[in-house]
Amino acid sequence: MAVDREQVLRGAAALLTHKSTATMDEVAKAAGISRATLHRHFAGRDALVRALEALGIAECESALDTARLDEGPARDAVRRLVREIEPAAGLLAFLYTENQLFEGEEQHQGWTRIDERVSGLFRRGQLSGEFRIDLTPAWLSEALFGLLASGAWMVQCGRGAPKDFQHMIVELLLGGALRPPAPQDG
Amino acid sequence: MAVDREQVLRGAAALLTHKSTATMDEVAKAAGISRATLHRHFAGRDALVRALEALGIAECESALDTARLDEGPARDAVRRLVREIEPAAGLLAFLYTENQLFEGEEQHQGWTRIDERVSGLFRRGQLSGEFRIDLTPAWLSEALFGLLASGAWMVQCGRGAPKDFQHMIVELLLGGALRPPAPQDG
DNA sequence: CCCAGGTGAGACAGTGATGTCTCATTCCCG
DNA sequence: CGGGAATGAGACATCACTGTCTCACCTGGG
Repeated sequence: MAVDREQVLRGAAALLTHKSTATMDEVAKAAGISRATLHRHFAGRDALVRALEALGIAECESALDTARLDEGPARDAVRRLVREIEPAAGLLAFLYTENQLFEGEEQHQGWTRIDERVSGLFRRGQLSGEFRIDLTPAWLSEALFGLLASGAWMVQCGRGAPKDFQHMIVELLLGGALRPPAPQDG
Repeated sequence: MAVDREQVLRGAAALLTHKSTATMDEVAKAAGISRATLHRHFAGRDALVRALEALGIAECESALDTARLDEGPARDAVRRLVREIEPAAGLLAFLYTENQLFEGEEQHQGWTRIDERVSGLFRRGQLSGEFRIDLTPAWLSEALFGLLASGAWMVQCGRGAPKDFQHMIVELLLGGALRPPAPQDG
């Protein structure tokens, strides 16, 4: 009975997301298989992390596709994007920190593609006059992923409710903490 | 000549900030001392990380004091806080991820204190009507640290200029990405 | 029934980091 | 100048994780 590679990756992601130093043994246990079988499917820890990276990229790009970033107001596209990407937020949070390990090597091309698409969305919003122009698209993109990670950790630690996830992130990213000034006539 | 413990911690922080898996040997080299001396001052890697945590907490609380969170408009207090905390952002970014390792144990009391003070600032802003009330103080606090970490990494990777650090973080946190509606009379 | 493929359990050596130790050297202070 | 403290260099055992291997099992298909 062939192990479901996808399911193993899910289990590994779930564990590594909240314990990034888990050993291959722990990963195997979390995935419900033996360490030997884990090694049969992934040459080593590095290969496993790479596979998780590929999975994260795939889920990201899938979310980007589903969110239809080119349609409608940019702010609505951001809302759709956060909603679609939420299920992958935990995995992204793990990869977000793990990427620090890849310092020596070049970044995976997938991340560049994703970053370009997200930055492009923010740039579109700036050109349409929706978004302010003193914050660079690169920073807005980085901030989006940072907030996603923060939100994922917060939910994982039980300090926040999953149902608030999208609202917290989108509202802070788009509107900020300041209360919008009431329409005034004086 | 007694090693300057503070200086060693600075060196360790600088290295671990952008390579969280650095070995004791690398840390020692980065701090300009031998591994033996490093072990004489910090019983082990764990003790070193704990000391870095204490340093980070101390710098945070120092920044909180200097920023005088209780004075003036809350938005200005946030601006002062980010400005004061910027030098420690790299260290905080490291601790922000490293904290995942302390999952089993209780969180350091210092973080709780810091979180309460920052949350208190946001709560004050909500009560004064400056900040919107649909984002919890806990989330705003979490988001602040998340954005600090994102900003620190971005600067470290050369994808952003240090001079933009404060502006990027404060403006996004307070104002969000949306362009504020122009004062309109119709 | 029998066999082949996939799996679990465990043994095994290799590796890298750790923590401790010793010894020579250096530097400050008296 | 002399002594003591601190440091650097390196040896050493230990430990945890890794990667590979073997063997038994068990499960489904011919």
